[in-house]
Amino acid sequence: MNYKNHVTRLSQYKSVLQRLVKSGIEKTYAESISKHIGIPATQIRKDFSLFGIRGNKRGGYNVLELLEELKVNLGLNRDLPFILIGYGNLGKALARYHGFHEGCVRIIAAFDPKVGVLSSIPPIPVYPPASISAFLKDNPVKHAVLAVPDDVAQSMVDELYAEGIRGFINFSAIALNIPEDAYVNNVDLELELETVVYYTKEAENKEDKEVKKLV
Amino acid sequence: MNYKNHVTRLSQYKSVLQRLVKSGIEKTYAESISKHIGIPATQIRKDFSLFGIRGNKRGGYNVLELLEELKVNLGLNRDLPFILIGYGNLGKALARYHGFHEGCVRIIAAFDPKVGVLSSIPPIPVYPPASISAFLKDNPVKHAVLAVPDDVAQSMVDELYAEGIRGFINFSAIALNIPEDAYVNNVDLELELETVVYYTKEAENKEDKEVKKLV
DNA sequence: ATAATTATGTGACAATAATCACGACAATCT
DNA sequence: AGATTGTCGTGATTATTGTCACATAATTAT
Repeated sequence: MNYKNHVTRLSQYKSVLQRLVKSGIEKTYAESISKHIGIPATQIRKDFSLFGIRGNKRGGYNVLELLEELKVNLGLNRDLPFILIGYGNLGKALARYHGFHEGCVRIIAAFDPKVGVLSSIPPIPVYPPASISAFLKDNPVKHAVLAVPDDVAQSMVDELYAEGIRGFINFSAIALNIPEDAYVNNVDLELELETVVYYTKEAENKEDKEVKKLV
Repeated sequence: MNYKNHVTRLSQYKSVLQRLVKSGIEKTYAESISKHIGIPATQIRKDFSLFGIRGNKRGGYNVLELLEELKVNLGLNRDLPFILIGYGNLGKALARYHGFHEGCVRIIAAFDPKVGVLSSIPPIPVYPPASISAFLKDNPVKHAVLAVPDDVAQSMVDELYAEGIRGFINFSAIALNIPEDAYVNNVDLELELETVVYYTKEAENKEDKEVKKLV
């Protein structure tokens, strides 16, 4: 059973709410959240309902309370350490990604044959891959970001799973085999660009045969 | 009307096929593609059917022909120049992302206040944002990658749209307003990590109240 | 106090997507 | 040649997801 869309939307709501909090706004409405992210207000209410989040019959939602409930439902109401495997360009970008410094999702260490200390705030240490096992024995991390070359991704996952990692985000282009009790989220950047190409093509050529077939 | 899942799958098939070509494999079957990416074989055939792609009644699919048809359907059977806006860590990672050098999707120039030439293969020049307009007059680019801070993303899109860009991939966390005839693909990295957290939480705590409600 | 107004919450409905079951056809075997 | 096998192709079916209409509660106005 896969509620990917619900969860994605919940995360989007959370993102909007965080911005509202920053702006000092205390109250919001399904309708105004809708304006921010383009999801119908009724869909938003349906989602909240599904996750047991309730508002005030006329007064909309209290921003802080709603944010807290969203975080609880997303499992983000606690410290969430990630390790980063692969410290190439993509790994560096992820480690420095400012968004992560605001939420509870934090990258606490990176592993790469080229060791060193990453100059971010806070600084993230880079260790050799051989020390992953030892590191995980001292640090109860359950999540890993895989930003390694395609050909080592699977063996890396196997090792990390054996060491207790259960949630993966995979930036390599190949599908990974994992046991039932773990989860992999695949992010294929090339695929994301190609999606854009497809829809742009569609727009520029409305009478395309294939498109007709689809509609 | 949104066929996002179909298009995503088509792109995945394409990725598998490219690997098969590299390995020198000439023939494949819905069943064996399925093994690679975990999508049911009947789904694969249905997708092909929907896009008018046909195989041989018993002999499966010719790898090269299938790849070509997938590319045609995805609009990838031509040169696809992208420009990259924002040359921070993420921008650098994207510019150097090896996957792009193999397909037809290419980043041909980057724009950032900090100019310079990126040492990738091929080298990608970095120009000041002020020169975007002039650049687009000389180069008929229709697609842009937005890897800029959240607060400048919308104004950047407005400018790029005015200059003729119609396909965007947006790495900032905010939703962008665009006219009907353009397309934005939002990739929110924080959201991707949070999705992993959600599903990992679910696995570790099966009797969670909210989950029960859902099932 | 009563009526009008404005949001929420949700069951009923509609649209979309995925799966299944089976027919068609080409290749191989006897 | 005829039977058999393996794989595709697709209409029918089922499951999932999204939308709509409206009942409900809280607030404000008269």
